[in-house]
Amino acid sequence: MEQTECAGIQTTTIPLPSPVNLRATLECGQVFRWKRCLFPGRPDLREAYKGVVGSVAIVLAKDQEGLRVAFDSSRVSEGEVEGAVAKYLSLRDDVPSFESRLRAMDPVMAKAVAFGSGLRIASQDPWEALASYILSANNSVPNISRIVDNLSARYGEPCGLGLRAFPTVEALASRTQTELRECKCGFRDRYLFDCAKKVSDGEIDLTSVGDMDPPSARDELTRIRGVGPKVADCVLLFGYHMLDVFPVDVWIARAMSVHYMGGRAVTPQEAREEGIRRFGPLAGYAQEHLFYSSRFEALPGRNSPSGTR
DNA sequence: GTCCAGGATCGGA
DNA sequence: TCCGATCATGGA
Repeated sequence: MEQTECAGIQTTTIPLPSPVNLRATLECGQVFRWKRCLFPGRPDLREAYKGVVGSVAIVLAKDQEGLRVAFDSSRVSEGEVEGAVAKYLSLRDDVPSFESRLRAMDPVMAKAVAFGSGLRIASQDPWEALASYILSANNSVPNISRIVDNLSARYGEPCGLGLRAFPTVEALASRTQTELRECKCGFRDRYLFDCAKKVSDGEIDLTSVGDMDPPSARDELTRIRGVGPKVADCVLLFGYHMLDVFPVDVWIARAMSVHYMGGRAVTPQEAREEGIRRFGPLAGYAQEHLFYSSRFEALPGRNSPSGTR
């Protein structure tokens, strides 16, 4: 496990208004930048994570007082870090209410929520979410993380703690498709490249997408090559915090079929409509609990290779 | 060697 | 409109 040097590192504590499950939140596959590590100066904190929030590298862990955050005080103020972390982890979401409402819906959801209680839908930077989920097509979570690391290492700005931020739109748009391929993007290199150019040119305005209703925002995002229904929904959920969308990947399609649709073969579109019909404004949280508990074996019905744990 | 992964695109029926 | 092949890459 990686050590984080202590020189210049400051820590602060954020009181938690509601439960936060760091493992579920950071390892469920919605974000790709976090690695287990030791918390600087606190060997008693066994479950710490090092990663990047926007343009700030931090180490996160929980203790009795709340969420401890280590950061490089020469780069960012305590207040800025606290604000960034609170937004990133969506600390204003009324998760206890969400979870009690989901648990009351059906036994499958009750079990899923019990397994991943405290999971937060993160609020990533929309551009980082868009780029990351373009890379997610027909890919695995560990491999997506590897590609994101490669891109950040090569084209991102240093952001403290020895890490680099995810590359800006301009940083990628000014490269070549071949250079992106060298980061192991695979066949997605041209999608990522096209996307960076469209955003850089102003052909797609990521700020205005956030002001649209979800169906319009979805249509807008799918104008980008490499962005289909599933990727668009993930960007809306994890980048824009639109909690009423229901992204359907192979895991969710399987889970919806097995648990809610009689085990018959269902199209992603059917699974999506059923998820939205059942879970409505909580569709996003319901989906992420289903995904997390399906992948990590709290729910039966998985018939594919095991996850990373 | 084969199959799968937080899918999307394309050409042909 | 629908369906199958195809797209890099790495792990099981």
